[in-house]
Amino acid sequence: MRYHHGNLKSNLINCAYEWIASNGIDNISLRKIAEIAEVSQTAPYRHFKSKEHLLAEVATLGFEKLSFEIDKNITTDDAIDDLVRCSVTYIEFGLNNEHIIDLMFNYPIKKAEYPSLLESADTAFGLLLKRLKYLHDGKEGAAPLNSISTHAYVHGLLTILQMHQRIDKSTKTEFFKASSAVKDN
Amino acid sequence: MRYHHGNLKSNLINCAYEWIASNGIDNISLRKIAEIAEVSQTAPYRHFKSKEHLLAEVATLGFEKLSFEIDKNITTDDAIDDLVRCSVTYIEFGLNNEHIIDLMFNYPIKKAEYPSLLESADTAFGLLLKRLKYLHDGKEGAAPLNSISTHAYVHGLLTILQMHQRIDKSTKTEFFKASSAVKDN
DNA sequence: GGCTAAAGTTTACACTGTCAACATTTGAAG
DNA sequence: CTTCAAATGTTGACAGTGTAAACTTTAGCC
Repeated sequence: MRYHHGNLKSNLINCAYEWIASNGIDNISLRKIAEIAEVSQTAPYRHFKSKEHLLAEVATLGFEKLSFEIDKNITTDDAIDDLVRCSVTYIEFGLNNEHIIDLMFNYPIKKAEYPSLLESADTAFGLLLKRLKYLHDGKEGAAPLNSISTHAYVHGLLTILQMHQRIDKSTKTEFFKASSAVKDN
Repeated sequence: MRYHHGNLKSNLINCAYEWIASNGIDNISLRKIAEIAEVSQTAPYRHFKSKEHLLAEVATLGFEKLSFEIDKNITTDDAIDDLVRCSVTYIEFGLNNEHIIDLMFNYPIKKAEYPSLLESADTAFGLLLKRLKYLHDGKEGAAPLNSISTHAYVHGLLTILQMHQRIDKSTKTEFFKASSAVKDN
């Protein structure tokens, strides 16, 4: 056991991620995470200005993992199909990682204060919205508007399904049906 | 100063509502609310099983106020216009009551455990979705699906605008433009 | 080899949610 | 009207929390 840990920062982020993933966000504490990382209770303060700063990085990691998942579903052969598949991935990620999604969306982190968090979120959404540009025939100004609309639709759907705790298997099917509305647009 | 307060329960809910509205959710504590209500620190426990139970009731009050606002915008002469106006109201409420909306959506209350909270939320959304039934020509099965879609769209939009902290006046204009997509659907 | 900065520890403090034990008040039954 | 139990309030205590301050160890460089 060395005094200097070497990579305590990323270690703490990973420990916090795993802890939240299996225990939820409700009772998380810096001290517990420090204990899991086998380090003293205030050691995290050498790497994070506050608990929120750590959680912000955990949330960032969440968005990065989400991006990774979405990325796998971009095949670029059919823009609309891609969009639907990416959206399904988004929903699925939320339903398979409910506690991390809680942290990412249903937890009072002041997101605007963490540029890298915002950036990773934008990246994830950007992947989703990238597909949209194919749906526009030259009209430049319309794109960002519809981007927001699509993201709003997909994310709002996730939030609402989550709130009602409808995490069963019919969820995806339901979304597929609902997404036909996007297609028709 | 009477020993028995009379209506401490609703008093605590109101105090908590006001406190959150002006101070945010981050540092709320049962003790502070009790102090504002001029009552001992553990008095709330005679009326609420836990802090979360109190907050759930505050959130419920939030949804009730939201419903009240939306309700004013239902005129039933033009269903689509109503829908757009109600949606604007929804967005506006979120932007004018950011801290309460935080409690309602971005705070880890286990909503499924509070039936009256879920009910008040459903009522608010129901008002929004009620307009939709006029948009369907007889097809029964399609209605609930599109209801979720519309709510998803409107709520997701609010969440995203909130996350990016774009609380300026262009917000509403932007939404009006975006909502034309709903009309075109 | 010694110095400085980085990284970790120990101690301490104010604050939190909540429990248990006690006090007061109210309203209904006798 | 008296009494007594239930409802409602208070006091005191406890373990857990975020985090600041002071101290200790280590790594890397001159």
